[in-house]
Amino acid sequence: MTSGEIRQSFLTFFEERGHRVVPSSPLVPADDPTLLFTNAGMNQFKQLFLGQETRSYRRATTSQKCMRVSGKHNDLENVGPSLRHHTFFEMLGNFSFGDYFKADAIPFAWELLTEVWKLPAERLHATVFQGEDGIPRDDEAHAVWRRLVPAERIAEMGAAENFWAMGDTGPCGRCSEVHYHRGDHLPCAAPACRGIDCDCNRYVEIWNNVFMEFERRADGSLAPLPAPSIDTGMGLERIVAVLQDRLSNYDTDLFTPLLSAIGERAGTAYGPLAGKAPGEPGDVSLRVIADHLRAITFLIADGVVPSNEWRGYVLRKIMRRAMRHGKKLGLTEPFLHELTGVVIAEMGSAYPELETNRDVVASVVRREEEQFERVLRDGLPRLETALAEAEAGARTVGGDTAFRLYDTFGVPLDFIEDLAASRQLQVDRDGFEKELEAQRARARAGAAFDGGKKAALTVDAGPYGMTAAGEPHFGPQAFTGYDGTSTRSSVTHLFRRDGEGTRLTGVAALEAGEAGYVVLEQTPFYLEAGGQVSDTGRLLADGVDAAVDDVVRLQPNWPRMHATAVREGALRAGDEVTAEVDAARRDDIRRNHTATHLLHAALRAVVGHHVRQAGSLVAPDRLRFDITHHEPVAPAQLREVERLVSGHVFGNVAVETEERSTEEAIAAGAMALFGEKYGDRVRVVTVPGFSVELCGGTHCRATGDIGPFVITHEGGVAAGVRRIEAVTGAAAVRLLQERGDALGDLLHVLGTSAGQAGSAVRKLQADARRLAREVERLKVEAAMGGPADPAADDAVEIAGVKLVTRQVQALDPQALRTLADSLRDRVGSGVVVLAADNDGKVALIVAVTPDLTDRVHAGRMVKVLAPIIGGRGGGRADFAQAGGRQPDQVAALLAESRALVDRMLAPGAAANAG
RNA sequence: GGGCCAGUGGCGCAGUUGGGAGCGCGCGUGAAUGGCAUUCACGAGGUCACGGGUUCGACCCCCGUCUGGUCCA
Repeated sequence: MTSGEIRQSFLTFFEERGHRVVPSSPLVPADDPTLLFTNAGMNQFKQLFLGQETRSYRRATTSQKCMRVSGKHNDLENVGPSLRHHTFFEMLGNFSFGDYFKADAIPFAWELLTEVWKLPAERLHATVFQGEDGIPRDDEAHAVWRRLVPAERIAEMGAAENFWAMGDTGPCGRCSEVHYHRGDHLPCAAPACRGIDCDCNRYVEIWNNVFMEFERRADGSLAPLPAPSIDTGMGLERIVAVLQDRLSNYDTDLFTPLLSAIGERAGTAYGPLAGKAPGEPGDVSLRVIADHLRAITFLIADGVVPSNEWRGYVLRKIMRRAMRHGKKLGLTEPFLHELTGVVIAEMGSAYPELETNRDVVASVVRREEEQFERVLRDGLPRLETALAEAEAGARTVGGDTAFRLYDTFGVPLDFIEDLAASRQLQVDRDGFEKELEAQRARARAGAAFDGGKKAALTVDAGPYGMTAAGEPHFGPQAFTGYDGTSTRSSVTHLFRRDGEGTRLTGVAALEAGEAGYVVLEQTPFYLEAGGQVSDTGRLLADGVDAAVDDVVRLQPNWPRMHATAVREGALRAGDEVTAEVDAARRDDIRRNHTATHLLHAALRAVVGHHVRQAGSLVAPDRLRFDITHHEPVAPAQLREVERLVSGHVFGNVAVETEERSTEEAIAAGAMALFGEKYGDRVRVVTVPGFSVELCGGTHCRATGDIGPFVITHEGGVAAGVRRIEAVTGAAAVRLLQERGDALGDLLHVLGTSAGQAGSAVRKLQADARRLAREVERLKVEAAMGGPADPAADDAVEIAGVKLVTRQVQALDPQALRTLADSLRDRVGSGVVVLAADNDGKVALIVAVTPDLTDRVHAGRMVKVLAPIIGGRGGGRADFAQAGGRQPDQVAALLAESRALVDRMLAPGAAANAG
């Protein structure tokens, strides 16, 4: 069977048993900002397991894209040397959300393995939980297995292997693994191989079935879940290796086409493909490149772009690692971008997003390859310096030096080591690690400081009572804000907020002057989501007036709460109030939200189909939209986008909103956004003929409501991400008026028309520059040529040295320097002292021709002379300057300079003696 | 989010006790050579990223902002 057939047969098997085949979720987790990448099949169903969401199906099966590159599951370092580790891999899984349990899950697995895939039953072994930490042995699983395999092939293991938890709290349960016995002929390093729990190749774990049946509470105790669930995971790469009877995942048809393509490009061949044992020096590099190419292609297709932070940084790290290994194989030119096509050819039919993004992937990879070349080009000279230093000295590159090259200039460590080794030099790896650890500590300290602000929330439910999970008991809440901005509703909960907002206390009433949170049974208030900010407004009743400043959801499964300040009367739990959204503000938000959709569609039309939403803010006064794009959006493109959006505003077409199933909506071409989370029913917002998006926000009735649309800013946020800001409606009118007024003023002053304003200003600037130069030239000329005042303009000879002292008028330091140069050139050999009175400030310059600097030091002269005019100064031996604030002392200063030169030239006096 | 590095003519870059803005390429003009590759001479081109501060004086020191690079989370 091919890998494609194996993947498909798994999904079909479970589909025939009542499971919904759900598409893989993106590698970028939808609603979990703490999770770098999707790392298990269950990620997209987390809310279902927690009972916080329901869908139209209770059984599902997926082939899920996964990445394991950080945290608990970090396989990055193993990739290459290992024959079965990957950064990117596919996880096959079947799931039950409170539907079937162990008694069905285990036989399903058995049937698929032995009857569909025809694996020999006698080679399959099972593990079950043996009991530990007060959790009993999994008797039920054991009993189900006992009907399928003999007792000696059921191993009982501890919590490390057979107890699974999502986190410190929440759903968890015992699990059961299926292992495949490849054969005892395979080598094992352990003196006495213990079989299943040995890390050798004799046995391989192929399937893990998790039985979610408990909820771990904050105090550590376990409570049974009302509806036990199933979550299973089977690595596709591994099962393919077993079914194709290969020891190494890299010898299956998932990798061989890639490996041969890379080998061909590099002019070498992957060992096993050439009939050699896997162990050729280049084989590690070939495996790294093959693995990383898959990861790179899938990540970029899911919207990740290489950058200097978070997910983008992991991608960059993987890409650069692949490039380094390419260099080891002698690939000096960019090559990765050409090979992404091979991945797409192999996987595109199972993951259509690859085909859709074919061009983006290639161009993003190409760009990063070029960027890395630039980094190396800049970093290499520095590395060369460091190596030369080591050669001359200790023959070891210091850890701090190596770290600096790595940390600041991005030179990979193995690069440094390779080059050092080629010149018989060492690199202090311990020192490097120490620096790296210090850097990590700094980053953690920074992160902890920031995280500290989000202190844990403590809740006292007061009169409302607590659930078993330690939360107030909440009922369902309806959102009425799509249909209107005002709703009658009863108040279900009131909380007072204390301790910087970290403590909530349930109360029966909030009095005038008090602030807290209000929960309503029905509310028209929009809660910040999809970039659209929360509504504000008021809660009103007889004699009661309370302001709603914000709407928040404090915990994922809680209802929205209205942050309220009571102005008059008192809010009481159980009372009926009128919840009223600030409708004018909401209208502004609607304008900006619909405009955001038009902007998005227009950008794709004008800039290219690779642009994708990377963030969005919809506020009443402005909108902000981040897109994935690798260069500034040209001004002409921005104007084109404005015209395109405006055209659809003029068209004044009705905006359509309807609710559909997610699959149906995406199939119909709606733009689904990464970083957003969708249930199985979604709202689809359509501007006919132009834009279709999944969106829970509030929108205009028709595009004409938007009014004028003006882009106010375009700039960069991170590498590969551009930010566009715009305004609509009244804010746009205001902006245009302000701009118009400002321009009107300018044109009035310039006395010209808008079309000529630019050239008029440029002409003024050129004139000003020309005139300033002319004035300076004339001033210098005048000071040079004028006979001036013989008393102040005195060229004397002291001990055979010519000294020119001169007082000049109103020369800036620049002109003074030019004058000093000219006078010095004129005397040929001598000393020039100039003083200028500029508006009460004195500028002093001393210049000495080079032949005299060892006898007369200009810097020393200035140090002595400056105090006379109440200033300070300094400079070099041949040229020095000073400033002061006593113009009336200039004559005294010039007289003293003559005496000073006299003293300096006196026999026996050193130039420094002044 | 935290750290480090960088921003100087069109391009690539140098510029230390704070004291006169430079180099290479490119550009313009002229010359040498039969012509070309080229060589020589002269010249134009700068808000030293932006905003504050310290100082008689800031490309240089301090603070902030922006842009880019890089490492860590």
